[in-house]
Amino acid sequence: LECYTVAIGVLITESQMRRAKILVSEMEADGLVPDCVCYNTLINGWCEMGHMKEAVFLFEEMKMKNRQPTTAVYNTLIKGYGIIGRPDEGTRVLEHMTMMGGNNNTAKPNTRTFNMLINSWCKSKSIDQARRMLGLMWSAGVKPDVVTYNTLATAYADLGRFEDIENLIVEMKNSYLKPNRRTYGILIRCYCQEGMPEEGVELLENLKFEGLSPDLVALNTLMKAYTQPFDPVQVEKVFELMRKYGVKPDVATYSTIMNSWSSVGNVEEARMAFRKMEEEKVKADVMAYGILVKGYVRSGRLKEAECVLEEMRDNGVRANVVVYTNVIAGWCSQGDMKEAIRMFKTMVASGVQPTSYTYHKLIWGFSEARQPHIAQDILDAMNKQGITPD
RNA sequence: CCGCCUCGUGAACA
Repeated sequence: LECYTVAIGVLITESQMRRAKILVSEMEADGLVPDCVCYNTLINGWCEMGHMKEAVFLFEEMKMKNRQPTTAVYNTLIKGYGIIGRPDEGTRVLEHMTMMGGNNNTAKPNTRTFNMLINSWCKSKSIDQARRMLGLMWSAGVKPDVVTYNTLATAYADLGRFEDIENLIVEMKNSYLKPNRRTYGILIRCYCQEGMPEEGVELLENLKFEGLSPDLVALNTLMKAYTQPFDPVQVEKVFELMRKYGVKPDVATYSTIMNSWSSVGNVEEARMAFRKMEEEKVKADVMAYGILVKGYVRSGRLKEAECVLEEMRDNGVRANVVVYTNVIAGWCSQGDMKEAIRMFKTMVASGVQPTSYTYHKLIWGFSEARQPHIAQDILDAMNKQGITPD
């Protein structure tokens, strides 16, 4: 019977899209014809879930109803292809857009079009392709903007190539584009990842010469760098910087600190940071609670982890997959599969869809608990739902 | 005039 419970997941978010569909038919029954913006909203929904067949279906339907797709609609499709890791398909969409130029040209590629394509290539780790798009952009007479460069900078940051980012910033200025706080935030992150947060501090200090003020995100980035491992002196320095620059620590700031404690199994410290956050009237969100849960789980205090879940409920914060899965994984590693399944049921009952990671934890738990048959049943249930077990 | 589409910080040792 556990297996039946396991089988309930998947349809949740899709059912929301179905509701949207129903809404549209109600709308049509009222004699209203969905326009491009309306269609694009729906298409975007499917795209963000990575369901391109549905997205394309709607796209075709839209054309069938004599709605000329706008640039935004094509942009959405390109984004969708990026999400499923198919920038090549996105590029084909772009070609299609330029192909049918002409007069009644409702779908001329714009800056966003290229930005999204560049982002897609970057996400599939092809910076060279992304840069090629930048070139194509110029020759298509579409001007890159700050977002374009920030997107590229992010890709370099992921590779730890801070020098390339610095060059990019020069390139921007040569094109009369002003780097913004995000641009520098990206660079700071890169410095931190490469083990040179002091560079980040210095950069922050120099922002004023660019007419920019240091912002919370950048400071949180620094905070993260100084909490792995936890460096009390530097952490205090970041707090000082925050005061100096007049920005208040937010939930991400405290989460960062809590996480460094939770990760090493020191829940007490994490809890203290949490309390401090509450004292500062900063409201906890899912992630903050999730970190706390992780802390309890990691020190084997599952009961208390579940108390946090109740705490969340009382404060109107809904737990998500990550939070639930952490608790489930906790019970699994204690070999208490009854509790694990109970948690799983609770999760599904509250409308939270398991991920494949959730299933893997369960499968692992059941096989460790010498109940491989149940593990097998879960695998079967997964296959039935078209979830890929890897 | 408005509604849809792109960029940086915190949670699953992916």
